[in-house]
Amino acid sequence: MLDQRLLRDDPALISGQLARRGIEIDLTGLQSIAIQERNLQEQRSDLQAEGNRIGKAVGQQIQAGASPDGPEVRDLRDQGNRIKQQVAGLEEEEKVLEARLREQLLTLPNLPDPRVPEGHSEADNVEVSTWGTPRRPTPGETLQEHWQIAERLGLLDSGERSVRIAQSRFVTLLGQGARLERALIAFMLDRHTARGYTEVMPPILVNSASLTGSGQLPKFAEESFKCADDDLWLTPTAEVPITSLHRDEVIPAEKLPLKYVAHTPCFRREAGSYGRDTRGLIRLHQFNKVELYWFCHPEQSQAAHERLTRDAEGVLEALDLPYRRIELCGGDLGFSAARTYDLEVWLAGAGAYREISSCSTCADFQARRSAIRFKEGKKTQLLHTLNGSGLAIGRTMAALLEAGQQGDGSVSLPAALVPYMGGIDRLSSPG
RNA sequence: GGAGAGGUGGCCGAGUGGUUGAAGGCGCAGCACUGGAAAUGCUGUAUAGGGGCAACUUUAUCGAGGGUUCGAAUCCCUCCCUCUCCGCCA
Repeated sequence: MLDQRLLRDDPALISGQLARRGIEIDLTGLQSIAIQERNLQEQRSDLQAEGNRIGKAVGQQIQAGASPDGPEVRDLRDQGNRIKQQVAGLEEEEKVLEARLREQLLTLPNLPDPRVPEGHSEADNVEVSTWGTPRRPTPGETLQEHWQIAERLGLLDSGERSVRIAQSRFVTLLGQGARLERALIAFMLDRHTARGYTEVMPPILVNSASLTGSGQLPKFAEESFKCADDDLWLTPTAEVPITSLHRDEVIPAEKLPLKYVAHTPCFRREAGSYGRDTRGLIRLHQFNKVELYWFCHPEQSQAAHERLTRDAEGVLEALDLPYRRIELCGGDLGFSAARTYDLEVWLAGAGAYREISSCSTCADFQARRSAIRFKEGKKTQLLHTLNGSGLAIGRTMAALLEAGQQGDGSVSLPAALVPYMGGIDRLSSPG
């Protein structure tokens, strides 16, 4: 959520910044609501002060011996009643304005960081760096895509059974496939906790206040699965429960930064992606993800963003997976993000880079929605939140299968994973 | 799901409808005492919003929302949550 003070003082600055996301919006109407609301509040609180004085005077007179039904007291009571009615009227107006203001404010995305490159779409994103050498087929060699390899090796159900169990865009991992998923989760959690992250296993059903706090509601309700009988949703990312881990809290400055890592299943409706990535592990309604999350001091957030991104990149490097770092342009930024690096892993079979992690700083946007502050000396102010995948498990598995495929049909695994696979360094045909 | 108890400041805990943002204690901070510390004493110690350069001032907040009243932590209604016992259950 954006700062109301900024809205009152300089709405043009906000619309100027939002234009960098490709959003054209005139905020003068919203500004005048904010200012009106403020004026009403001022009038009302003055009246209430007057009412409080009268109330006290009544008490004093009665204690001084005046009759509760005497003329002086009755006169004061009448005054009190008049004020009460006026206050009630003002309060009602104020509430209406406040609700309208908040409702609209919640739909406005974060302001892009000044360093974010200009651009309208994915095509304008900027490649920042690359790591490793993408595997290309040698002459005469055909590299398979991960779903072909996985089905051949019996690592996952070809689809029919998962549809029977649930629907399309769900998978069932089997045998070494399930083992590899578990190994990747454990490997990443171990790696990040060794680097100072605190492991958390949060609820993965979250209430609507939590989704609002991190920015998924109210605008993106159609992206999440909702429980019919409760105010609970399947979390689309661990970012949601972790943000709310400290919702409405004031954290002592010396405790910052708080760094968390969580493995959770994630659930997304993927509305509007019909026909895209229908096979394999790339785009599913349910997938596993290890998420990195920082709560930090505003002055540290830029450095924290680099650190968090490096921590995600470190996983790819440890797994020998070539990747590149992309900085998203203004037009491609997510709703809550002020600045985002996407990490794209090389998929050898598909012959393309594919997003495997998105590392964002949200500045104080989520902190304001969620009322997460820190206290430094006497001062309490909003902190900054950052999040990034470290990494998406299914897509990591896809990249590993495609990168490690051998001429004999087996798949070799990177050394780092071997201990997590019970000593196995190769997945081979079940027979 | 059934029965009961309860939700007050960072924590514990008092609070008869009348100047209560709330006694007392703990904790924390500052000062004094000390060679230093402990102990002791004194002072201070919530959040959010408005006005003011500031000192300061004002409004709201005792789980949430309504109501009664000139005035509500205190009375009434609704809801939420927590705890205990029972039932069910991984």
